[in-house]
Amino acid sequence: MSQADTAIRILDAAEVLFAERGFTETSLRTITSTARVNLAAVNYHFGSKKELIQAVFERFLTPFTLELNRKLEPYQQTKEPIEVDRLLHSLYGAVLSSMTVQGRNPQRFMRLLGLAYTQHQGHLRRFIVARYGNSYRAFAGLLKNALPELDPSTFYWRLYFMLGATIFSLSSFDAIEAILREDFGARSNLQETLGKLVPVATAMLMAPTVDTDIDSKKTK
Amino acid sequence: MSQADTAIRILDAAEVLFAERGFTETSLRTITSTARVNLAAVNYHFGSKKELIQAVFERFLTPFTLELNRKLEPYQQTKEPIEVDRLLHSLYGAVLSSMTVQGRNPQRFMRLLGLAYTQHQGHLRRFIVARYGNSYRAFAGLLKNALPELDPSTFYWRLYFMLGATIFSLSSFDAIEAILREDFGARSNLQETLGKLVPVATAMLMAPTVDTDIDSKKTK
DNA sequence: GTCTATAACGCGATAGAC
DNA sequence: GTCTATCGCGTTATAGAC
Repeated sequence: MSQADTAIRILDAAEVLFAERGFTETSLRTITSTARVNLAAVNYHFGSKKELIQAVFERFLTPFTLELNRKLEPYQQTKEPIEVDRLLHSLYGAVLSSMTVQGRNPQRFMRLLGLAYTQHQGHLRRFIVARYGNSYRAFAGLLKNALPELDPSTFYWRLYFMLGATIFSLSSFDAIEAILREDFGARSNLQETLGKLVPVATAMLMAPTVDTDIDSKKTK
Repeated sequence: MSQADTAIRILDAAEVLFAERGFTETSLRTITSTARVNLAAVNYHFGSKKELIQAVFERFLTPFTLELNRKLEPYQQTKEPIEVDRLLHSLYGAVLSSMTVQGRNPQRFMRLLGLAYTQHQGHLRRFIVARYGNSYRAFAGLLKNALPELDPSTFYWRLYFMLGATIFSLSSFDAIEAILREDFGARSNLQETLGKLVPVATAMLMAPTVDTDIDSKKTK
């Protein structure tokens, strides 16, 4: 093994193991032995486990955000609203192209994003908001302009519903794909599944705004 | 403290702490000291931490499943499809009514469900599938009948998109509600938000089936 | 049924030799 | 920059007194 790829070997191993098991469930001992580097190397190269977690996220969020900004840039110029499905197309396209360029695994990207939401890691949330919050707000702003008839509260709930549908289902992509393959022999790939998501996410954002009353008393 | 409510005090504390931090991040020491019982009580009453986790899920999944079955029972008789929004109404209604009957917190229910998906706990997944898989399949079957024009692969992906939108966004209900309240002074409660979800989830399930091609090369 | 005490182990982090 | 050895602590689980 050459000298200075130690940090990269650690990042590669940590990315896979974190995505599989979560942060707390993955010990530095497992990471360093998988990466076949010394136990002390994580603390030497990254300082602490927390900083290693942030470095893993930085390595895929930075190219993703750059690619998303690049795709949204032409839309920022104009004042008139962009179609919802074009914005979603840009968002999902940025996931695919930022990952495939580097030969990385986009499913793992989605799993890690899901973990960032779910796991109780305050430092990670703060890190992501501080570093990538502007890009998120830019996308949300464009989407809001595309849906001027929604009141703010309804818009933001629907934005979270959309992000939930995306991150949550695709973070289990491999598991769901395996079930569908077994039961129907239907193979899916992520690109095709993201293609299925565009009309679905568009429909949910643009659904009619007739709030239903969920009464726990009524049976039907 | 009386004698035999020890197990209940442990369940109450564990439910809150698991929902807040996750399973691995919550130690038996934290649980037992919060419940003000002895450290050894968990192992005495439940056998192990894993069995305590399962007991927490059993306590809210069993009433929920019974209530859902009760709501779906009239639909099982007939052969003709039920409307999608009525099925979703039953599903969300079962969450609310099974929780409010016992004065429990439905947000916590959603958070725990999210954790069950996300966290790496094989025993819990097996426990839930073995215990509640039949109810899940009954609901999925009715929904599939309601959407006869969808091919199986598209149907199941959309089912997961819908579950993702529901579980993922509502498991962060308190956090999202706080953001919306701060930014727009818009108060939400869970019942109202589930009401917003019915038309959205209906629209996503019934969206037109024009798969979009996400080409990583194209910019727009 | 409940307690104390402790076994047995895995964890993150670091000091210090090389 | 990499190694070994180890510190100090927190973890689950259990044995045995009450």
